[in-house]
Order: sequence, then C-alpha cells, then structure tokens
Amino acid sequence: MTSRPDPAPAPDPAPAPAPAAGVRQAQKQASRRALLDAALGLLEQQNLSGLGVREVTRAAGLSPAGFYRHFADLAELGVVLVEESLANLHVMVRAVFAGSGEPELLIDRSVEVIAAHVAEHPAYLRFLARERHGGVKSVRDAVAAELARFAEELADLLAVQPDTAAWSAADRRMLAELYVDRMVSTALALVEADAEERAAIARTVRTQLRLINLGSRHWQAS
Amino acid sequence: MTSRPDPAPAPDPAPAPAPAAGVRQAQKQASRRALLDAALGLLEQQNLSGLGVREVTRAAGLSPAGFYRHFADLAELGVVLVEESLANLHVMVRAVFAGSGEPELLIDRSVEVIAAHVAEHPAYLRFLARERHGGVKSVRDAVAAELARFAEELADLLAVQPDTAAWSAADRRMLAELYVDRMVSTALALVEADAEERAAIARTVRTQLRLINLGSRHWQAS
DNA sequence: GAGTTCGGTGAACGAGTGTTCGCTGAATGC
DNA sequence: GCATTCAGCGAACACTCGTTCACCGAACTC
Repeated sequence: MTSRPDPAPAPDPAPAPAPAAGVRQAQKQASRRALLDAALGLLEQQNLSGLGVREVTRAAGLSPAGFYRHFADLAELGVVLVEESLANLHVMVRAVFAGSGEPELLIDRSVEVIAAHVAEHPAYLRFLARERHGGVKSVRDAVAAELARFAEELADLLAVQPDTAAWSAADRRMLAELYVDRMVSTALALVEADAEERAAIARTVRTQLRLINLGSRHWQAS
Repeated sequence: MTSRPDPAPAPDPAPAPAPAAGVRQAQKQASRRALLDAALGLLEQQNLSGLGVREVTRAAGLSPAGFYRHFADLAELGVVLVEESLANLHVMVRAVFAGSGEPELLIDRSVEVIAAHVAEHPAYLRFLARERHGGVKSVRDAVAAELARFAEELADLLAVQPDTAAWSAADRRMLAELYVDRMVSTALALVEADAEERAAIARTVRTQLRLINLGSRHWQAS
C-alpha cells in the first residue's frame, strides 16, 4: 500500500455496464479491479515479465492466494489490461472523423485527441508501449490483434473520405497502417516526454501527417 | 549449455579492433562475449527485466560471481547490447545512400537492406524491440539516443538529396524521423513474422515509403 | 432458518534469486 | 625465478518467489 504512488483512479468509473446483481459479485469485481489497477500502477516502472503475483496482491491488498480466484496467470491479467487500454481508442477515432472532412482539420483534431488521451491515461499507454513487443507472447498477440482492428477501422473510414474513396482496398489499408503506426509511435513518444518536449512532438507529427496526406492526394496521379 | 538454441555465432567476429596484447585480456574478452551472447540468446524469449544474473552465467558457462568481473548490472550489459545492435545500422544506411540518388531505387534498396539485416541478426532486433520501451530506463535511453543519432545521420544525407536539399533543417529532420520510425517499425514487424508475412510487409512498406516520398516531392509546392 | 456456495486467508512447500566472501592458479612484470 | 595481478570459483547469506492446501465466514439459495 505504501509502494503505490498512484491511488489508481479507476480509469473506467462506469459501474453501469455489468454491475450484475448481488453483493458477492460486486465485491469480487472490486477485488478484480483492485488487482488490475495495482498491476497497472506497478507496470509503470516495470515489465510484465518482471512483475510478480505477490507484488500485485500486496499492492492490491489481497493475499497471494487470492489472485488465483481471478486470473490463472499474470499473462491473463495482462491480456485484460490490453483490451481495456485500447477499448477507448475506438470510440475516440470515430469521434474525430464524425465532424468535418477537411483533412487538415482531421489531422489537428487527431493529434489533439491523442495528446489528451496520453495525458489522461498515461499508465495504460506506457503499458501498451512496454508489452507491444514484450516478453509475454499472449499479451503481444493481443496488442497486435487490437491494433490490426484499429487499422481496419481506419481503412473503413478512409473509404468514405473524398481523397481516398476511389482507392483500392489494399491501398487504403496500406495508408491506414501508415497512419496508425505514426499515431502509435507518437503516443509512445508523448508518454515518456516532459511538458516542453510534448509540444515539439505534437508539432512534428502534425507536419508529418500533413506530408503523408499530401502524398496521398497525389497518389493516383503518379 | 543445453538451453541455448543458438550457438551464438559471434555477430562481430572481427578480433582485429581491440585484441589487446596478452592471453589474459583475450580470455577475459572471450568470457565477456560469452556473457553477452548468452544474454542475447536468452533475451529472445524474455525481457531484460525478467532476466537473471545466475541465468546468464549458467548459459555462458561461468559461475555467478564471475559476472561481476565484467558488468556491475544486467542493465549495464543491456546498454552494451544496444550499442552493438545499432552499430551496424549506421554503416548500412551509408552504404544504401552511397549509390545512385534515384528515390525509388533508394527505397527498394533500403527495404532490402533492412530485410537482410533482420534475417541475419534477428536476436539483436528482437532485443531492441523489447527494450526500446522496456522496463530498464538506462537501456531505454540508450536506444533512444542511438535512434536519434540515426535520424540525424539520415537528415544529413537528405541535405545532399536533390528533392530535399532546399528544405529547412527542421523539415529535413522531421522527414528523417518519419523515415526512421517507419523503418524501425518495419524491422520490428519483420522480426516476428514468418516467411510469407515478410514478403507482404516488405511490399507494404515499399508502398508507404513511396507515398511519403511523393508527399515530400510536392512539399514546397503546397 | 438450514444448507450450500465461494472469495479470501495464512501457512507451508521447494526452488530460485542477487550479491559478497576468501580462495586458487595461471598469466604477467620484473 | 619470483612476486604480483586478477578472472573465475564454490560456498554462504538472506531473501523473494509461484503455487497449493485446508479452512473460515459472509453472501447466497430455497
């Protein structure tokens, strides 16, 4: 309890989606959340493969044995964290594209949304950065799958965008992967930068995205 | 010894640079290499923060205490591995740009060189992927510093490239970072892909780099 | 109200850990 | 030849670790 710097401000405070009836269930969910939050906090300065069951239960205020009532593995817990980490991103990207279709505006808003997300959920993003190529295969695969879904979603959105509507599906997918990759890299760079570096990173990525957009406008003409 | 899948084909076989006179020195260097190679092998399936001193010395055929004759920390060993990992890349990028200046050709050759490098030194690249955002700060910083040097080098090369010679230094740096990031991501994707996926990844990245190049050709015109 | 379910506990298991210590013996400097 | 250096060793210290076990007691079912 003394080792946790952050009181784990339950990042998804909504108790609505699956409160499930029963005091029993609620208490179990609370313990589960405590484990997840404790792990997330510890993972800010550590790898998943360096994390220990005892360490997590200690931070969560459970006994070591209690862990196994919720997860078989730390890897299993890790996969859940991956899903939580990226769940919000999907609704965010849709929100960005919901407005106007001006590419320049889209770019600015995308960067703003990413910066805000990084500022709000740094722990989740740090975790993703660490485990995207980390030592636990199942977690790595979960991240890859989630990012692929993300690229797919963006490719679908590009299909209704004037500049890219006429492209082949493969080319749209290629462009979507380019954008996703740039944004992921940006998020990861932002998360371990201090305040002044962040402004520079945001400026750079805006320019880079504009350059990519410029390239895609001249694509078919080549 | 039984747990090492790879007999660690000393990636830098040159005994010339610093053989230093003396049997003593040579034996010490051999042990040091054994430690580095053993660690690199173990890190193919593990994080640096999950690695143990005893584990490394066991794989290297030393006693645990022997480790401390060479490194104070596993982190220190990790930093050395980072430097070795990226040392070759610098000479490679110069080799690519030494030839003709045709952008399309440069792109094709860059992708080829990366693919070849990944095929030849997968362990080093896997290690870089893991530790670029891993749990050990000193190693993370070493990777970041090395990649920054890399971007700087590329920016210098862009200064003598016809399309970008007239750009501002900041814009060239921006473009260099975009290229470096794309290539790093590609290398990391290649390293955990199987043979058929690799062809697809190479094709995609070629297209993406062409699109970026197209954008940079129209940049000043915007 | 009686009986069942089940999340959480504390103790215990064997195994593995980082690091330090004094020692050895071959390579060195003279 | 002799004294010195020092890479490597085995043993030991004092941990931490993952996982299992029987058990408790509050929440549930009926």
